[in-house]
Amino acid sequence: MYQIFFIFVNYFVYMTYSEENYLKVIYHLSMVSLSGINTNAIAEMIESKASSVTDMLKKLADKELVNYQKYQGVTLTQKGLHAAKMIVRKHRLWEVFLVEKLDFTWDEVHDLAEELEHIKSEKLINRLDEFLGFPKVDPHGDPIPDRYGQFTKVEKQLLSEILPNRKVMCLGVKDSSTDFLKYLDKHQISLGSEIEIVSKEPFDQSLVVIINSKQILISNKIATNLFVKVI
Amino acid sequence: MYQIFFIFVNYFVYMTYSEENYLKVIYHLSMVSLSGINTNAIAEMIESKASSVTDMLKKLADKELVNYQKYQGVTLTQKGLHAAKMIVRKHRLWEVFLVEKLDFTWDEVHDLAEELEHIKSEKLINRLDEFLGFPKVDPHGDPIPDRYGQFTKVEKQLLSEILPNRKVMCLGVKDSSTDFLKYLDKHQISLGSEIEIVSKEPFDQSLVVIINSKQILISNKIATNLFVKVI
DNA sequence: AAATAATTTTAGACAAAACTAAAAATATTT
DNA sequence: AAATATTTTTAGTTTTGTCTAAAATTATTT
Repeated sequence: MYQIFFIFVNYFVYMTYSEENYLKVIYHLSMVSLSGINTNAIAEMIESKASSVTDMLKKLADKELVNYQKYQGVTLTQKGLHAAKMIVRKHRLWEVFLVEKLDFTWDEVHDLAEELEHIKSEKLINRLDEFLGFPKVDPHGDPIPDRYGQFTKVEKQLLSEILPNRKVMCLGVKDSSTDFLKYLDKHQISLGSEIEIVSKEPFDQSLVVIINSKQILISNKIATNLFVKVI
Repeated sequence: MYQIFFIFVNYFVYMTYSEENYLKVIYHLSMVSLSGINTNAIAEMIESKASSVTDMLKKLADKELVNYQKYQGVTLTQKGLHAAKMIVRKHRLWEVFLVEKLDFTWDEVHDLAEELEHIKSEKLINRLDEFLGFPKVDPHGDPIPDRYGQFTKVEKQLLSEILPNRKVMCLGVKDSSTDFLKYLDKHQISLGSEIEIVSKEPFDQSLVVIINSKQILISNKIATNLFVKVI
């Protein structure tokens, strides 16, 4: 007689609002530096003090969401990584909803999504995903993890790296400050906008481009913050 | 020279999740009894202890959201009433969203809406209202306050009060327990369903009705929990 | 490698929101 | 109206998440 064991990896852990925020910040920091994430970096992102971070890291370690060794920083465990991705998934799906269905602009959605990402329901977020047509990227061009935490990386370049006489499609922003997003709105640049590079000024690297059949000048600062793909 | 003073009644008060829950419960209790709401009633609804309620009532009184006098119960102030209505508005609009757009059933939406009702954004909820086509009632038939807190009362009767040979439209439920909502789902009765009363059994007041072209028997218990309107 | 600087942790305190147990006020009986 | 019961409040704890200030550790200079 054979017996089959189904091994359920129970990823579900109840997390408080605050724990979720820490996890998300650790996740975002992990995307940049590959080593352990240090206390101060987290404190700065979350706008709290190092001592508060230490307290929280211990709690997250108890829940096996992070690997934490005194003075050595933290990394996410498998469980923690999955939980963090689910928060990012929620955040980005809600952003798509706000922009696509409720006509919010790029720069308005972040803070709202910060709240909505804490709504606890797998079913809700999967239904929302379906309702939105399983979008792959959020309004800033960042990839949306699927229900298993997987996402396809978008190959993107900075507009500043593109040579003249190419046509590109806008894929996202590097800097998502309010001022920058407002600039883009003003010039009617959004995800999917087509931009044709006419010429590049050698002295200051500014670009002459055609957007929506209008020729405009784009500074290098703008060009180094816009992700695009040659089409 | 004349000077015109604009008097802004600043209704905005920052409320915690918990404060909002208390306010909502006081509001719902006010709908039933017209006198001051007592501590124990609140404690029971919120599933907490009387002492916790007293603490919170003091806090709400400090914020001028309730009129509170020791041992005399509470009533909502104008400010408190408005705030409570806005929470109810959010709750019910989110319920409509969940049922209409994400295909949730009646009985699934309450707990989710309990969370969503705390998302703090007037703009979001007004946009959602518009997106949903300014619905007047939620999936349980309860009225949705507009952005100013006003709602039109729906004149509804209990199905048990209707005489045979009438045709009615389903407007809502009195009891919104999971079991009852599931019963309705099973028999495909939802908001707007048409029900034709064929006959009434004098002994137990049970009804023979036609729903979706099918004849079924409805007990008096069911009939006393279903709000309808003769059409 | 010793001194200094920076980072991180510990210890102790505080506010919010809950609790228990005892005291106070109100309501109901007898 | 006195006795009893019920309700409500107060007083003192607990938990969560934050903080400050001091101590401990690690990193960087000289």
